[in-house]
Amino acid sequence: MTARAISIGEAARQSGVKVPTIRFYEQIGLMPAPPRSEGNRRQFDEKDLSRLSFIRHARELGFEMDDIRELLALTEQPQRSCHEADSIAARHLREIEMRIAKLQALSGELRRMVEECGHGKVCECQVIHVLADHGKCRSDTH
Amino acid sequence: MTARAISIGEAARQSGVKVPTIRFYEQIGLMPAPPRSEGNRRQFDEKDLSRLSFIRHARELGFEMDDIRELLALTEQPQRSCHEADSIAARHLREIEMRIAKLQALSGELRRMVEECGHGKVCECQVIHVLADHGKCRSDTH
DNA sequence: GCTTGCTCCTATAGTCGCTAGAGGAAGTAA
DNA sequence: TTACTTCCTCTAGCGACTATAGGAGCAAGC
Repeated sequence: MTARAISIGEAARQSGVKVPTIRFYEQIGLMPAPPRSEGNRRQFDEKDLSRLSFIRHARELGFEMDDIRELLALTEQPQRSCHEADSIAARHLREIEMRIAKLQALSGELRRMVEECGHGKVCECQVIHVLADHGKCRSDTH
Repeated sequence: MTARAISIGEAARQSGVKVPTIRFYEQIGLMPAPPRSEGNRRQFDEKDLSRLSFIRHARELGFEMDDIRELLALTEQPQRSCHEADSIAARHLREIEMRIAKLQALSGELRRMVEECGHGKVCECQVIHVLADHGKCRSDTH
């Protein structure tokens, strides 16, 4: 049994990547241009599905397109050392951890702001006052 | 002593908002169009500086432009109840906390991925394998 | 064969929050 | 006067899509 052609809609359903996004990925060269049917429709195969799922998953994990491009290139050379894949992931992990630290400082500031708001008038509102004056913040990380 | 006119460069230095960004804010109506000098240069005043600083600080705290627009409108009506400012900030806080939770799940996944990588060949690399198969993830939050 | 309704096609423009660059005019210091 | 800096407008670009318009293909029912 030969590989059945998969339509773009079917590919979208199976991979979780939306139809216009698949076309967009083709346009920017992240996905190869698939063969077309007589009626000019894209015909995907199982390999395309894997690639789409890989991309979707990496995007969900917050990898940038350039990283994904590199990771995809690595998957095409399975005999190479995985050192590069590892270092991309490790760098990404460091970035995420920094983003978490920053967001935690922000949420602390916001929580303090909201808690100290006496629910009175705007002219006394801590939310407004803190926003107007960075000096009222506890951390300098923003 | 009357209010001295402040140039856009000076306003940028004092507020921490870059020159093109100030012009951009004027363009999208976030800042009022200031009066001009004979030579067609923008003349800002202290009130503009406060507004710019307010915007910058709110941006640093991750507020979106629409939120900032609302908050700025509130500052112009100091006698109103601060209920709205409070709810904008509270909603924003909830969003940030959700983002933190998501990022923490991601960083856990990434850390596991990197730790389990045996630094062998790509074809055995956990980083690649996990990306290719969501089933290998511990959490469903992405 | 015809109609209905779905999926697919291309191409363009819009989103957000800026940032960069071109090409020129105004202001300032030596 | 010359050189340098700052300012002006306008346009286009970024990333990663998303939306819309205006068609064309295709399958099922009648």
